[in-house]
Amino acid sequence: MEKLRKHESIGRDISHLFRSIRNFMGRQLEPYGISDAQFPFLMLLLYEDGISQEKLATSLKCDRATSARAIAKLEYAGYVYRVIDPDNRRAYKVFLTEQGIEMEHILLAVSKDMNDILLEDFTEEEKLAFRNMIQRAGTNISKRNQTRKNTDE
Amino acid sequence: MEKLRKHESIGRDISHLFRSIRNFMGRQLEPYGISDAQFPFLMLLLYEDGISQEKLATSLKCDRATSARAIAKLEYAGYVYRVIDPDNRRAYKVFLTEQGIEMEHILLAVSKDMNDILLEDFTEEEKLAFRNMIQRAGTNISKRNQTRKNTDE
DNA sequence: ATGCAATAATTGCATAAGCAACTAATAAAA
DNA sequence: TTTTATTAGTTGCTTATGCAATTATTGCAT
Repeated sequence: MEKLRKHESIGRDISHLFRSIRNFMGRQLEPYGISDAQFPFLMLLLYEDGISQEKLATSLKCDRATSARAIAKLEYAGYVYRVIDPDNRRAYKVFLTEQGIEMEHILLAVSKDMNDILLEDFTEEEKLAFRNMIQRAGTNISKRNQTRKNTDE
Repeated sequence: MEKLRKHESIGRDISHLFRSIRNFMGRQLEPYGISDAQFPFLMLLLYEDGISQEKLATSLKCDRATSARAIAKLEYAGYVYRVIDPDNRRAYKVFLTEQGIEMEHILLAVSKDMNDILLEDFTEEEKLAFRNMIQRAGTNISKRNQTRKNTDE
C-alpha cells in the first residue's frame, strides 16, 4: 500500500491540477480574446441564455463580484450583452451575441480536448468514479465552509 | 450511466473544489498569520530544511516568483530565515526558525482535518484511487502544457 | 582569461477571486 | 404608507499566481 509522505497532501495535488488546467485553458482560449475564467460563464450561457449574474454566480459556485467581472469581460469582448430585467430592474438578463453563439463548437471542442487529455489513461469506470469523487469532495469541504460561515453570525 | 450535461465539466468541479480548499485552509491558518499559499512551503520545509527557493518551486510545481513571495511572507511572519548558500552564492538556503519548527503539529493537524473532511464519506479504496487519479490527471495535463511550451521555442 | 550560457532570485505587469462596503430596486413589516 | 430587510450589481482592497525582464553568480567554451 502506497504510504502518504507526511509533507504531501491531496490539497497540493489538487492545486497543481487546477493550475495546470488554467494554464491549458488559458492558452486554448487566448486566440478568442477570453481566458479560462470566462469560459465557464460562456458555457453556461450557451444552455441558459438570459439568466442573471447572480444566477450565474450561484450555478458556478463563485462570488457575485467574480460573476460581474467575468460578464463585463465577455461583454467587452463582444460575446454577451446585458438587458435590464423588466420584471426585476435590479437584475440584468445576460444574453449571448451572435459572436457568442458562434463560439459553441469551439468551446465544446476545447472542453472535450481538456477532458480527453486529463483522462487520457483512465478507464471508463475511472472517469465516472473520478468525476463523482471530485464532486463529493467538493461538497464535503464547501458544506464545512458554509457551516463555519453560519456560526459566525 | 450518468450523462454529463454539456455545459458541465470536470474543470468546473475541480475549480470549485480548489477554491473551497483554499477557503477552508485560509481560515484554519489565519490565527497563525499565514494563509493557504504559504502552507505547502512550510510543510515541505519541515521535511527538507535548508533547500533553495528554486527547489521549493520545483517540488511544489509552481513558479519561482511564487516561491520567492511565499518565502518572503514566511520570513516576515517569523517562520523561516534565509542564508546565502556558501557553495552557490546565487541561492538561498531556507531554514525553519524555532517558531517554524513548533508549527509542525499544528500543520499536521490542519492537513489531517482537511483530508478527513474532504474524504469523509470515501471508502479506503476510494481514498487511494482518488489521490492516484488526481495525480495522474495532473501529470497528463501538465505534460501537455510542457509540450506546448517546448514547441513554441 | 574573456565571453557566453545557465542558474537563482527579484520585481513589474496582468489576471483572477473573495470579502466588505456601497447603491439601487424590490419585498415585507410596521 | 413609511420603514426595514432582502436582493442584484458594482467597486475597492487584499491575496495569489504566472510570465517576462532584470541582476548576480557560476560554469563552460574558446
